[in-house]
Order: sequence, then C-alpha cells, then structure tokens
Amino acid sequence: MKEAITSQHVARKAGVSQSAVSRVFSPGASASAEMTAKVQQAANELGYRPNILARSLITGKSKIIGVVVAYLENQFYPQALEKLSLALQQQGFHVLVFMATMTDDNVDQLLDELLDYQVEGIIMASASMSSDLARRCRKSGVPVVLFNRRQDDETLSAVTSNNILGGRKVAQFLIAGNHQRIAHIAGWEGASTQRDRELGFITELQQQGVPLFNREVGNYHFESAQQAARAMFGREKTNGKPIPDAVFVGNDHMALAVMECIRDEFGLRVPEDVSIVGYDDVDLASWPSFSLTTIRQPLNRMVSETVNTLVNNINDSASASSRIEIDGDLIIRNSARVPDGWNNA
Amino acid sequence: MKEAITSQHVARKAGVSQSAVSRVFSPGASASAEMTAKVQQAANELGYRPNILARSLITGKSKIIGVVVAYLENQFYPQALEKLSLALQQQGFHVLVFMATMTDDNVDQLLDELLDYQVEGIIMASASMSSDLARRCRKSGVPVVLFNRRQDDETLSAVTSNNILGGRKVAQFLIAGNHQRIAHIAGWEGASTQRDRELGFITELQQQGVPLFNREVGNYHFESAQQAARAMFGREKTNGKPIPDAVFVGNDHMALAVMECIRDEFGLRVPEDVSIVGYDDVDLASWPSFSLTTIRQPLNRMVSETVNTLVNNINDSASASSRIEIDGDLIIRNSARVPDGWNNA
DNA sequence: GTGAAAGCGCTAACAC
DNA sequence: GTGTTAGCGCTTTCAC
Repeated sequence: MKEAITSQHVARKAGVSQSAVSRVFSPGASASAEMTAKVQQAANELGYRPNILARSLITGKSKIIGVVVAYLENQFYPQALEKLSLALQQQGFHVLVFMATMTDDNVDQLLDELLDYQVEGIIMASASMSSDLARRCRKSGVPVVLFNRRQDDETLSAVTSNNILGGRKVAQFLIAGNHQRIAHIAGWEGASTQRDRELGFITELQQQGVPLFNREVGNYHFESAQQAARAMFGREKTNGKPIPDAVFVGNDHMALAVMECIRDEFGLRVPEDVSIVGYDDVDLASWPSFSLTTIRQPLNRMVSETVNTLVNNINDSASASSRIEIDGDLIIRNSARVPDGWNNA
Repeated sequence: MKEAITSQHVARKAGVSQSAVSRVFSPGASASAEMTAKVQQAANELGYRPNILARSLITGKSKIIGVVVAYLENQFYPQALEKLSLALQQQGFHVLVFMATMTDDNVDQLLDELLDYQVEGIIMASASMSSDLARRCRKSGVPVVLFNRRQDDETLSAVTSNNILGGRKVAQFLIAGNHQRIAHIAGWEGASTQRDRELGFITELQQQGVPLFNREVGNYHFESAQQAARAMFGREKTNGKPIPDAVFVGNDHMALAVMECIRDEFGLRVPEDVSIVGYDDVDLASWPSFSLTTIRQPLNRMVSETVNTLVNNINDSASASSRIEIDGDLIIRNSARVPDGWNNA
C-alpha cells in the first residue's frame, strides 16, 4: 500500500487547516466558496479522498449494510441481491455480503462478524435467526430487517409477500381446475415462508372439503426436490397407486427441479398428466420450456420496502419495527390446467 | 445505537490495562494464560467484540475485498460470487459488493467508492476497466484481480479460462460433426472473453477451410441474444436463404436464450435442425430441458486461483501480477450433433 | 467562517 | 508479560 493521502496533506498544500478540509468534504459543511475552491483543487491534484473508515469511527456511521444470504442457486436470491444492492447504493450504503452455508448453522458466528464490521443495518435474506440471535441484535442496537421470512419475535422488522394468501390462491386455482389428487412438495419446514404457504394452501383445501392427496419435503433444495418428486412419482414407490394430478411446489426453484425430473425420468407431460404450480415467479419461470404457473413475489416492492424500513430504522432508532406483507398475484401460464374463465389478461 | 462496549470497559472490569485487552484479542498476542482468562471472562460478560474499523485504521488492514459485479441474471456470476465469497470468508476477508449497472459506465465512480472503503483488494468480476482505471488502481496500491476477463494492461492480474483454446475446441467439434453452415452469436465485443473465444473459433474454422456462415451479436444479454437468434432464424429475415445448422453462442446464458427462442418461436428442434454450443457450463446447462453442449469454465479452480492471487498480492505488494489461464473441457451433451467417437465417458 | 484541540476505539512501540 | 504513551485519519466542539 502506497502512502495514503490524508486531509493533512491537502491542508498543507492548500495552506489551510486540516479541519477546513474536513468541512469541505462533509455533507453539512460550512465553508466559504473561496475555501472550498482552494481545498478542492489541492485535493484533486493530490487525488485525495476521505477515509470512510476513519469517518465511521467518529460518526458511528459506517455506511455498510450487512446482507446475509445463502444458496444463490435459487434464482430468487441473486435477483434480490442485485436489486437490494442497487437500491442501497443509491442511498449511499454498500453491501457487505455474508454467505451462510446451509449445512452448518454458523449463523451465530456470522452475526458476530457482521457486528465486528460496525454495520449500520442487517438484512437477513436467507437463514433464519434463533430468538437468541434476534435478542443479541436488538441489544447491539443494529436494526435488522428479515427479507422473505418472518419470525415470531415481534421486535424484528420483516418484509414478505402474503404467503398465506398465496397458498390459498394456489389451492383455489387447482380446485377450480378440477384436479382430483392434489399434492404438495414443501420447502424447508423451519422457514416461515414454507409454513405460511402451506397453511394457506391446506386451509383452503379443507374449507373446500378437498383432501391433500400426498406430501413430500424438498427443503427448498434442487436435489431434495427431485428426491421428493421421485418418491411421489417413481414407479417403484407408487407401485400400483395413482399419482397426483397436481402438485403445489413450495417455490419455483423446486418446481423447476420437479418438472425436469418428472418429464425426463418418468415421461410425464405437464400439464396434461400433472399440473405444477410454483412460488416466486423467478425469471426462469417464464421461459417457454417451463412456462410455470406461479405466485409472483413482487420483488421490486419487497426490495424497496426492505430498504425503506431499514433506512428508517437506522435514522430513527426509536422507530417501531414493522412487518410488511405484500400481496402476490397468481401468474397463470401453461404448467397447470387452467379452469374456464381463469385466463390471464 | 446503544453505547458500544470498548476495550476500555473490559479493561476496567478485568482490572487490567486497555492494551492488555487489545493483546488478548490480537492474533500474534503475547498474554499469560491468567491474563487471557480474566480478560475473556470480562469480555464475555460485557459482550465485547473488537471494532474492526478502528483496528483497520491503524493496521491498514480492513479485511474487506471489493467485488465489482453486474448482471447476476447470468447464472455464472451468482455461482462465482457465492464461491468467491465463501473462499474469502475462509481467509478472514469479507466481500463488499459493488453492483455495476451495464447501462451507464459508472465504473469510475464505483472505483472511487471502493477505495473510500479502504478495501484491501479488488476483484473485477464484471465490467471491464479502462487503462486509466487500471492506472489509478495501481497508483492507489490496491491489488486488483480481473475475474473471467483480461486486459491489455499487463500490470493487472487476471484469471480466465483458456478462451482461445475453448473456441478452437468448439470449432473442431462442430466441423467433426459434419455441420455445413456454422454460425456464431457473439457476446459483448468489448470483452476479452468474447474476442478470445471468437478468435479461437474463427482461427480453427479457417485452418480447416470452413467459412463462417453467419454472425450476430448478442452482447451477453438474454434479450439481445434472442434478437440475434431472430435475425438469424426468423423467416422474414432469412427469407429463402438457408438457416445455420450449428451455432456457437458466446456463453451459456445466451445459448439458453437462443434455444428457448428458436424452439418456441420457430419450432426448430435441437440438435436435429440446429446444433447449439455454449460456453461456461452453468448449472442450468445440464438440465434435461437444455442438455447444452458447452465448454466448461472450471469455476472452482478459477475462484481459488483468483483468491490466491489476490491474497498473495495483498501480503506481498511486490509480488508480480500474474495472468492465469485454465483449460476448460468440452462437455458433450445433446444440444449438438455428436461426431462418431466423440462421446463423453 | 476558520483554526486549535480533543478524541472516536484501537494497535504498536516503548519502558519496566 | 504488562502498563504507558503515542498516534491511525477523521469529525466536532470550542474559541476567535
């Protein structure tokens, strides 16, 4: 590292005091036009830029947001990360990424590292937090927003789509489509999104007097979802018994895995043999090869609500935590039989 | 923000000096077992953790690596980001993400922001740099490694696959497959990867006396690639003229876009009507719906070489810049007609 | 409006 | 091995 240029150097060169330089480079500065000009010229010639870390030390504002994320294989998360990052950059923040590996639950350690960096806020976009973790966050005074998950602990802000309603919509759609054997492949059961989606789905089925035909767990994971599909459709497993004619899969990532699996391994046609409905509406879902009927999670709105909530909590630490739920539309495509009169547009 | 707990507080509580606390929490510490115990107990009770930013200020080691990335829609980059992040975390670094928007070339500004955060190193995983930018990086003394791109400027380290060789392999494969009308859909022509892949491809064609049948540009972008495909295969465009029987597409992301487009819009079969070969071998490429023949970019090795190079440059600023090229294998699947005797495995 | 001085939380000489 | 001292580069009173 070459010698860094400090405000001292600029001050010397401009023939002013160091604090004058600081003021010129501070947002709420109060410097004369002449002063500003002198300093900025000297700064430019030297290539000076203020050291954010030193500034953070004194202001307590690092302009760093920690984002915990995992499993970028599920296209929903890269999409979210990209938009979150962009939105935060626009607000003058930058994103410090923490990759959580799903295997070991080292989220505790991650949180420590996050706090070590003096992040001003945390977005948990994967991995859930124990109540203990939540308490530690609160204690540290760093605002946290859960993205696409909630927590029983009321003190944490959370932004999700309305997963219960989404689950309901899927059930309504499949029942209206006259499906007789409706199954479910669940995501990770520890996730609030999964519990809510399934709750809405099951509730609606029950209210309409329709039994759940079958259920497997795919843990929001590609391979696990394919295992689940094999258990549900594989000849040696179903031996003799009928297979479902519709499956609500817990997210698009798994739904695509299931489609790939049952078309390729069992020669099943979608939706002629079996209807598939997902959740998220990732970009891939609209590709002709899949044309996946799904519930859209309104990503742009989720991102802007997340950023707004976080920034509010940062600026006003007294502001109450909020839990925002955004309705997601059913996007009807061709992976599930469409009831009469249900067509989009 | 609640009052932060400082090493002072711990020192007071443990009845030792503040520097003793610092030593206990420093890697190359020299503290007696007794001391360590006392301090750690006090620290635990108070929930103390050292402030990395303050440490950085004095050590000059922020443990932050800036990663510039863009267009996470192309699955190659989320995969890379995940692995880079994980590898760097393992080395005690964390990743500050800078999203470059492809539209405006604000890379200049991004670089400034990067340096403001006192990053110890920079990985450019998207967006190329002007020579001017490269010079500024060098001047700032912050090591830079280009990931999946090179630059004429020899002073920047770069890790890529052997794109020229990869392009050659595709040409050899398509020629051996007895294709008669071989076309190319190029990525962004400003990218070294594109230039190299095409160079290798064209060179091999020429050496074997095979003309390039057609060429369009897809800019590594999904929609643009589909436009390119329409120009190449659309009836009103090709009016009367024959269409290619093989296309080498500049990366998988575009290749998938092209497959989707020509199957859906023109009813073409792959590979019966037209062979498609991509580049990268992203996860999606192996899905049965695509079964894309492609050149594999050895991601794990590219990532570990990138991290190694960067960490070396950080630890020894005198270490020379290196340009690493890793050979990538041709992965034969079903999107392109396979010459006799070429089958994998 | 500007400069002098104090200090953010920590590490690194330096004495003992 | 431990405490004392001096800063890292910056913002922020406080006088003027």
